[in-house]
Amino acid sequence: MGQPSPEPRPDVFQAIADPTRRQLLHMLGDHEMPVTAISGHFPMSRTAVSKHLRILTDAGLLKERKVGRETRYRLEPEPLLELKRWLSYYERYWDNKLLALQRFVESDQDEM
Amino acid sequence: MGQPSPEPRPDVFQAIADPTRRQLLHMLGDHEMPVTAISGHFPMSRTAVSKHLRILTDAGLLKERKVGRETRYRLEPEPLLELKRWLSYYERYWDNKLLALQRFVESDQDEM
DNA sequence: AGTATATGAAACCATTTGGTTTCATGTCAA
DNA sequence: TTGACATGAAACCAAATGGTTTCATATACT
Repeated sequence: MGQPSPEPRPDVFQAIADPTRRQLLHMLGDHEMPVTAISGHFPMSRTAVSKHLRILTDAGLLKERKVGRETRYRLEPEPLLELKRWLSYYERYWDNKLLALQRFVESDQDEM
Repeated sequence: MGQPSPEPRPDVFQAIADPTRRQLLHMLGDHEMPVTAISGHFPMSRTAVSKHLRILTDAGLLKERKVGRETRYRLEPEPLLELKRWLSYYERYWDNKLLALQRFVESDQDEM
């Protein structure tokens, strides 16, 4: 009755938690690249890199395109906006004036 | 001969990967709170919450303060700046004009 | 002094994660 | 068509993760 498969998209926070995957995003920002070329830059097997690529793709952070016998990956930055939105909530804590006010307002809870 | 213990601070990306920990950060932004009060808001044991609090504290995202027999935790937003810096690199991909230019420049690689 | 409260440490456990090697499939080139 | 290349899937494995229960310790209350 609803959409057929609501796609269980893993969240972007999990996806970027791994340093290898962050390197992948950085590497695929400007050039689309096939798997073998990508994996040459990492000290692990091609299949290991391939699994990271899948995780990033599932999170929506990469787009894959088949060209002949190779699969090329490229950055899809849109899901990072969720991260940006999450982070923007904490902008207010970097404003020192506001921070001082907050601490003053709740100072009555600071017994002892 | 260097500093005594350079503290192996776990990275902030790992720390915020867990949704429970993100909730904790949100909860502790405005009020300092002791462990038992905090854990009342989560469907897990107090010790489980305590371990999350430790991870966040080790990552520098929380400050703990002993008050009598309780330990109170509060948000320490500074390490989020690393995340902000990381994210800012990708700002350029959200600028559609720049994105169009990039794709044009590398269009010679797009055979087929 | 003795009891209750607040917390962290420890030992333990199931699941997830990040890697491996092997195998199957599809495409390109001779 | 035959062989090499590019890739993903599968089975497997060790270590990390996120949770539990139990125990020890420090502080507060009567």
